[in-house]
Amino acid sequence: MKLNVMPQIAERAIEPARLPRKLSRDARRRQLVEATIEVLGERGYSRTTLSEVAIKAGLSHGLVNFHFQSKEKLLIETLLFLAEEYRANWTAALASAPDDPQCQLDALLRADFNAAICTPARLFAWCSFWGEAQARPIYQERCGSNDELYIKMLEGICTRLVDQGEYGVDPLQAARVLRVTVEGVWLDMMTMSDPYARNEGLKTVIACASAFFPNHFDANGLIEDRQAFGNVFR
Amino acid sequence: MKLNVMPQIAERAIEPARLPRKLSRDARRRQLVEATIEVLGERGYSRTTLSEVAIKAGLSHGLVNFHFQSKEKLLIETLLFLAEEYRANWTAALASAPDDPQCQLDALLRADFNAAICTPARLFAWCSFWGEAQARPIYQERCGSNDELYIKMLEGICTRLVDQGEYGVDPLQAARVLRVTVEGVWLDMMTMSDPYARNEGLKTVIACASAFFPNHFDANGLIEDRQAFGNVFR
DNA sequence: GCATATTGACTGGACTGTCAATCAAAAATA
DNA sequence: TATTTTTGATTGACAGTCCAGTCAATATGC
Repeated sequence: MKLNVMPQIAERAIEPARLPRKLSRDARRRQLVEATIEVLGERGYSRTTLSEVAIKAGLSHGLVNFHFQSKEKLLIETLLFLAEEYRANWTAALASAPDDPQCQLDALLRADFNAAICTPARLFAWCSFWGEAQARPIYQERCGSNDELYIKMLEGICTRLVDQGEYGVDPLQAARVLRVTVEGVWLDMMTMSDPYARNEGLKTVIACASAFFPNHFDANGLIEDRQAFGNVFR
Repeated sequence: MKLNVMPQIAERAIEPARLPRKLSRDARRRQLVEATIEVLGERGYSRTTLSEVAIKAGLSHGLVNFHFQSKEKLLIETLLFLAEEYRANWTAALASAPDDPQCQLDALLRADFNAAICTPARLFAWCSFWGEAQARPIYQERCGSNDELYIKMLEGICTRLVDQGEYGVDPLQAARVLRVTVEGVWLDMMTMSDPYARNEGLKTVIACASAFFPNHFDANGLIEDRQAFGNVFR
């Protein structure tokens, strides 16, 4: 196959000039996982090779197998890393928001467009995994529990919002729409030939929230003054 | 890599028992494209091989290159086929709906969950391409114009609906939310460990429409009686 | 000096793309 | 109509390439 006419070799080393020859097991593994995310983003799943990951990390090919035994395991570890990072992100956002469904939904939605989580490389990497997930049940098995947690949390928040605002909507449907809207926007942010930015994506999701919960959200986000109009804050 | 422990060979031949040795060029190409969609769905992009496509079609490996020159070209043709099929589907749905934004949106959304378009194999295949699209600009180039057409159409419909219903929403944002919700639901229908059915997906999208356009849609879809309450039907 | 991380050449397998031979249908000929 | 020729689709063996995984040799830190 005469595809790689211009091989587009990954530029050497993400890390600064000199990295210590010896690094702790975990640091090395982490470094390789990060490199994998980068390569997945640049080359897509099907063209991600161990050599390229190694080059990106500034290491040799053999090391990848030394630390991960197989390519399959490297990719699974990478997916788990992304999933855990994602979970930690929204969990932290929720924890530092007031215990009020309005604020919690706001925090949850904003968390998904966090600069740390929502980088091009990460979005691309997620998308690569989605494309393979159906053919590899193990991917779903290993991330399913995280997803369920997120869904339950979102459904709980929406249920409380519907009660509070006396909206005539099925809260579970609202939760699903919000969730898939985030996913869809993520997909869109890459697929589009003229990809819009994080901020634009967040705005779209907020628009969705305000359509379902107009007493709590408007086009600019949280309606801050609700309590001023006699609503109990909580 | 010791992946293919259980090779899961594609069962022979989609087609009925005996197919004519000789078929028109187009028919053969079409047959191979269909087989490619199946294999993409079953094995994912990265494990889709020419041999497997050939086996699935009940033909020999060499034929694929005879008709498509290269694997790359086969995949591009497959993507174009899917894109065109998709376009034809929503175009037809619009054409046979009354020229009324309410009916047109209803038709457009339902079209996306059509039994012909929304098969597991097709969804999986689309997802495979999404996962690779970013790393292969040619995929986006070749489908971009179709997408733009769809977006423009949806935006037009939403604009008319907002005017008609005097909703205080940005119609472009509403259009985007609806579009990504469909995409997100599609993604969801496969990614989920307990995938919900087409009907359930459509319900979710309708719920989204009714959140934005409550005078035109409710949880069950189109509100048929609008004209009875004095709204102009058109 | 010992243990362990790291390197890079090497191997085996899988897959793509080629091609000469084959074969069935259509056209030409008797 | 029966027989031969032509045409072009179809096959499968083969060559070349790419890549994952191995391993003996080497470097490094303790």
